[in-house]
Amino acid sequence: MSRENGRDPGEQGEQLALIREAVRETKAERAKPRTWRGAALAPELPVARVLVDKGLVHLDRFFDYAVPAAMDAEARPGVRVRVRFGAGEKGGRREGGRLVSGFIVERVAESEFRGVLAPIAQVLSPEPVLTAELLALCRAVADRYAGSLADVVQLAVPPRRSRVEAESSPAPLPPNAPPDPGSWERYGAGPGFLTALAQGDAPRAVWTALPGPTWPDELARAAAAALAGGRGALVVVPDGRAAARVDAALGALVGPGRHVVLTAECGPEERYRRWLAVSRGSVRAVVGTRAAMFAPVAGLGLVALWDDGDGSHSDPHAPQPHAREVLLQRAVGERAGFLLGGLSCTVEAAQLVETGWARPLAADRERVRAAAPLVRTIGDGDEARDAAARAARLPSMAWQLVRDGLTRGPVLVQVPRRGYAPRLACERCREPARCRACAGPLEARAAGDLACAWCGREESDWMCAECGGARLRAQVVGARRTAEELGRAFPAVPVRTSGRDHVLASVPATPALVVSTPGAEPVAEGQGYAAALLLDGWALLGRPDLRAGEEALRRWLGAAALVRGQAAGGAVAVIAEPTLRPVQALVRWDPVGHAVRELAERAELGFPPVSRMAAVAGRSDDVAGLLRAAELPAGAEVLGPVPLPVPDPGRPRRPGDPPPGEVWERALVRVRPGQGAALAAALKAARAARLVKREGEAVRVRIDPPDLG
DNA sequence: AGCACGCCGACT
DNA sequence: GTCGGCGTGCTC
Repeated sequence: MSRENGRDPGEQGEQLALIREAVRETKAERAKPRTWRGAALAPELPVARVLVDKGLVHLDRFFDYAVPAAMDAEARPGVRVRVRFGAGEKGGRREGGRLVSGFIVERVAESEFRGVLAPIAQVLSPEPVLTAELLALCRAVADRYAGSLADVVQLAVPPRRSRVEAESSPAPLPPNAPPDPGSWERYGAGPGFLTALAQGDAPRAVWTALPGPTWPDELARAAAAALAGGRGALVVVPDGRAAARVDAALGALVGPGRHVVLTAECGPEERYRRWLAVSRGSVRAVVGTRAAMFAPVAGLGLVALWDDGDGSHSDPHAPQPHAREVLLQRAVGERAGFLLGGLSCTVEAAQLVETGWARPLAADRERVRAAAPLVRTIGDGDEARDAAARAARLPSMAWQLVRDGLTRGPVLVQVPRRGYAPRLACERCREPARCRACAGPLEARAAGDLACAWCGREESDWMCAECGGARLRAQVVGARRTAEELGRAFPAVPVRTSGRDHVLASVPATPALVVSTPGAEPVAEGQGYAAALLLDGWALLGRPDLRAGEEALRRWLGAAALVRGQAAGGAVAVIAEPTLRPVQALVRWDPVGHAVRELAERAELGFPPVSRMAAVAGRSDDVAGLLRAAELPAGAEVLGPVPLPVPDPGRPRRPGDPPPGEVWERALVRVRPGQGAALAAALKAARAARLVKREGEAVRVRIDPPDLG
């Protein structure tokens, strides 16, 4: 019997009263502190080790509770329970502690605790949701990210829905037949990879996908191969659109009932229903977004991740684990195959190949060249000559590309995000225009004067701090404005937009201008787009981020891969400086080469992922205090601390931002590869110690900080 | 985080 | 003598 509310669920109430009585008596005796009145306790393994669901770092351990006989059968490892936790017990009678929930992780015969165990208050549900395997994964992830086990478990186990739990899950289907290699034939080692999966091996690959619409099918085939071998498969993709495409492909390959989709879109109840079907072993393949990375797939044979450079693979909740790292852990811990695929290639992926942990899975150059569109660069000194091009604020070569493309099919125009408000930069040297008072970005106001977007201070005579230039240019132009202007330049052609609020999944094969922000590009039906124009070069490459180049290339390849191959007349133009490394990699369609060169450079500079880093942020003295308290591994290097930029006051406060009015500092700690675990452990221990001693305010610790300038 | 225990100063 | 300050430590 499980019930969510009620302090003393009827049937258990009487037993609890008995046990409380026993507690009191035992206390009085003092001689044998843990002798109970036999009848009230579970006859075997009367102690339950419980993970108490409170995120306090210093409480990151288990607590033992007595198992009443009435709960013996249901109180199995993995189930959710309610226990009293918190208050001391001295001073005679107590109705001690607050009722908190937790999970039983183990049943044992005896407790190490030298005191009186409190009884479990209630078994919330007999469903063993936190299995030993899932617990081990959560433990490993918590350790890697200097987080608490309870925090990670909260990410891994979805909130309970009692109605859904009462339903039964369908019976598991027998394994499907192994799939044909299909378009995996195009990659040298592709068919072999599928065979290995179907045979029960654990091959590991970094896969550079050929441009075009086939990657969802290829991911599905890999999953189907693992299923055919009688094992499970887990495919994690960045968003619901990608999940829908892989879902359709996998359904077509293995039929209904063998897989589920886990995304936020299906709603909490349906999501829990599907998650339970996986947890109960009735479905063995999962396609989902980030949160699905923890899905308790039985007998995992393959973990696959698509497009690991996409920021949505990083969970925003503490301790902010990244899907790539979690799946990597699963591949090792559960001895599963590993497939990291994308149109582009991250430095982390390149590192997996370089260290020999994974093997490359790529097509030969000739195939790549045939499948990819022809890419040209357009310097933006190339002034528009014709009036129409000028009206669209496009260089004439770009305008011609669009005009030619429109005779053959839809044309994609990729523009940076940010609506109407353009950021301003020096016309001569591209240095972003910043406020003299607070270094916030300058914006053009309605009347044409300048003002700071952060502090509002007006700027009357701006001058570039870098080169002394006095003229500004709009650094980026928003999607809507671009759409309007292009629409005027090509009045006979329909203009469709796809962006943050309205993302189109696909567009027809007929001529149209499709204006999209990065990541929201619709798939063009039929052969794909006739051409694409990539307008956001400066905006993407101008960011002061370690990943700016990689990210620009990733977004360009994502858009350009939707264009027909050059054999079919597909053409792409990117407005960017042709000597820059990401631009050259795009022209040559060589994402791996780009990643390998970036990796070499990071190794030289000691940057992640060649080193491991952690960021420590907080008030100045708290950061210093934590670093002083931490027993950092030998050779650890502390960079900074430096003052953290004050977040844009316009945007809503996010978790992790300093409280308003406070100025925070951030220090980076860098260690050699292989010392990441020691670094995480040291920071976690130091933070716990300070919390216990109540020294100063809490400090934020982030392993693998994503925004390294 | 709560909450109780404990070891020092002003009080009916 | 006792009430109560909050500094210190624990929570099965």
